[in-house]
Amino acid sequence: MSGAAELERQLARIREGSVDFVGEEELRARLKEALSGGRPLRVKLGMDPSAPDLHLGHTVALEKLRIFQELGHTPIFLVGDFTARIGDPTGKKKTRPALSEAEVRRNAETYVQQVSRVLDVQAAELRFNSEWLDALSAADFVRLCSKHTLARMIERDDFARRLQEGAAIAIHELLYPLVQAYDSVALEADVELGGTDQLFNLLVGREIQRSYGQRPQAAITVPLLVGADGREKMSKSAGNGIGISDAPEEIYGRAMSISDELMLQWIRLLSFGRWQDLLPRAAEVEAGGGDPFALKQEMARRLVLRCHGEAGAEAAAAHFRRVVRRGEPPEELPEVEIALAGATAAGLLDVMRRALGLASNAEARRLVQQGAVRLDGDPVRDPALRLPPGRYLLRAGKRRYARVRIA
RNA sequence: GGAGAGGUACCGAAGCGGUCAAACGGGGCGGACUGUAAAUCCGCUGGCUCAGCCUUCGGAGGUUCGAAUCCUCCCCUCUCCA
Repeated sequence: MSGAAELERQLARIREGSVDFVGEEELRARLKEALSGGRPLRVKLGMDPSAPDLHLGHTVALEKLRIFQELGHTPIFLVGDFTARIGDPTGKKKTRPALSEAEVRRNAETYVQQVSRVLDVQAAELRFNSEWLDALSAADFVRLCSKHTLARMIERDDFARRLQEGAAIAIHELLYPLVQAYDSVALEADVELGGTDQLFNLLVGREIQRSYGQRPQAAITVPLLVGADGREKMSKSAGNGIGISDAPEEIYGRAMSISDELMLQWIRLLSFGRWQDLLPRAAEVEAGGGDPFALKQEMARRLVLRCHGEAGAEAAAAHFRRVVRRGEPPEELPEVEIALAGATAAGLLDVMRRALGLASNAEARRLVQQGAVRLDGDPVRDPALRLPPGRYLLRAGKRRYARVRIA
């Protein structure tokens, strides 16, 4: 393949599925250099370990990073262990509480592990931004701050909105984009990836790089995945996410419960790179034909596949058929031991709370009163029921099961 | 530094001396329906040894037979002025 053709092929793959692509022409020039024996592009994707789990929304940008990796460039996965302690104010309506160093460290460890499910971490450059940010002196930091202005900073729509609504903005939140931008300087990034909500931060990166005498990075954004509730963007705190490290059955089940409309959207957003074959089927469903149920199962299977591999995907599909469709207890169901400690029988509510992991006896009581509880297949309606020693199969609602042994 | 407004349950938001475990909406959970879809409908949603009791309305005191509601101090947020 000629150099020019390869250049166009790469640009097309980079462009595919992205929303914004700022600095495309500059990148073209650098890509050309890279392809004629120069340094491969340095492509930065940063994530703050502000929650213990990455979710499917994160995989969109990770897939994009993986594509750069395929094209022979240098993917840099940046763990924002320093920035997590500031807290990215993007899309936030209020200041978020600061995380302790210990929490951040804990989260950071699992991040690397989770990312490795999607990206070949061995072949990537894995960095932590505390590496250079901890070393920054106060003087350095003030110099960094002098490169940008307040007016520019509060142009950001979430800051502007909070300002208008009278919500608090702490000064350190204004600093966040600068610090993220400095990461690009430290890494000499040619490209930075992020969700569409990151556009502002990525653009600040360009300016700050210029101020430090570097060529500005290209800013490429990918769409944000709407959460399982179909309303807001997927996030841990909104409780509408599906975690990369969630159990296979969990990922599968939650994926199956989204609306058809949302399914179509997810398939489109997650398709670039690996799922193109689903697009015709999605189009068919959208037109009112096809088989939405089958398509959703396939999507759910692939989501699990992405996070847990083939075995996990098969197990999750089997679990779904058995527990959800046929209403049978799961194959693998560990037995919970309840010790009587001298009593002759155990209270039902207490047993439920312990075996099903409920928050309180009151919650168990509600389930019983609402007719959601079955004991060995028979409905139970008496919250005061006491269970003599023995083995029981407990079921609450459609999907929660526990095997209990009272002794 | 000065003046004003405000902090209520997972979130948003009413309540402003008893009838408040606290309206309403969202979320969550259970049920009906189904493709475990979604949408819709019905119910539940602080805790406990549960027809009773205990702990909640930024924090600490106080007034009162009785406080989320009144008073004092403190902490936090916003607006305007400087």
